[in-house]
Amino acid sequence: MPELPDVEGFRGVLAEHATGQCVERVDVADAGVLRGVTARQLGDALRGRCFARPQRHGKWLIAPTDGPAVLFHFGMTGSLQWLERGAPLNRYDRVTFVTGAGELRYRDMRKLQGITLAHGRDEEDRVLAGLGPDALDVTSAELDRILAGRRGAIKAVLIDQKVIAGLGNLLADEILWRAGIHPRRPARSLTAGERRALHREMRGVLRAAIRAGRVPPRPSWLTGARDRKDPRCPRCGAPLCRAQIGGRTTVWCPTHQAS
DNA sequence: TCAGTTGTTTATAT
DNA sequence: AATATAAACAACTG
Repeated sequence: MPELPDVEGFRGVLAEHATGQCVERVDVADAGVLRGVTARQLGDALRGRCFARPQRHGKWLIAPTDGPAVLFHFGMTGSLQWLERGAPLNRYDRVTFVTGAGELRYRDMRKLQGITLAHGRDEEDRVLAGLGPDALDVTSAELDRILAGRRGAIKAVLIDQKVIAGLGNLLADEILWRAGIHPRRPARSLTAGERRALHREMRGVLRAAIRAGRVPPRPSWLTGARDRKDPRCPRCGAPLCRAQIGGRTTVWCPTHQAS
C-alpha cells in the first residue's frame, strides 16, 4: 500500500510519539528487513540515541537521531506502529525500537523493502540518490520540464521514482482519471492545459489522501471502484478499462480518458 | 491449484 | 540514452 500519503502518515506517527525519545534497545525479530546492516550493528549504533524530527522524501521515511539516521522503506505491505512498551508482538513486527515512552514497530508482511542505517549526510544522500523531487514539491513549471521530451506513457513516467518521488500505482491512476488523461498518452504529447490539470489533480489527490492517511477507496474515487467485480467509472458509469502499463495494472475510463 | 497484488531492482531487448 | 518488458523478491488473498 504505502505511497506518499501512507508514508506521510508514518512520519506523523514518528513525529508525534518518538521525537525526543531515546532508544533503549532495538529488537530484531526478522533480520530479513535489514539492508546493509546487521541486527547487532543497528542496536549498537542506536542504543542511547534520541530521535529528532523525521523527514520524508517520496516513499522514504528518514528518521534522524543524534547519531546515525534510520531510513525506512515500506515496500508494498510495510507500516510503522507506535505501541505501549511490552505490547504483544504482531506476527509481522520485524523490528522494534524500544524507547522510554513506548515502542516503534516496523511491521511488514512481505519483506520487499526494509531498513537501512545512514551515518552522515553523504550516506543518506547515497541511499536517496536517483530519486526525483518529492511529488509535493513539484511546481507546475517543474512538471512541464519533467514531461517535456519524454516519449514514454504518462502513467509510466508518473510512477517512475527517478522522475517524481512518491507516486505509486493507485495514485497515478487516480490523478490521471481526474485529469481526464489516457494513461498511455506519451508524456510529451500533453497539452499545456492537460499539464496544468495534471498538476492540479496531483496536488488535490495528494492532499486528500494525506488527510486520509492512504489513497481512500471512496466510491466517488477511481480507487473505490477499481477492485469491484464489474468496475465502472464513478463519474459516468462506463465500464472501466484495465491493462498493464509501465509494468503495473492500470485502470482508466474509456469515456473521459480518451486516447 | 492458480492468478493476482498498492514497490523496487536487475537483466534484457528494442 | 530512453524506453519497454519480465522476472525476482516474500507472503499472502480470492
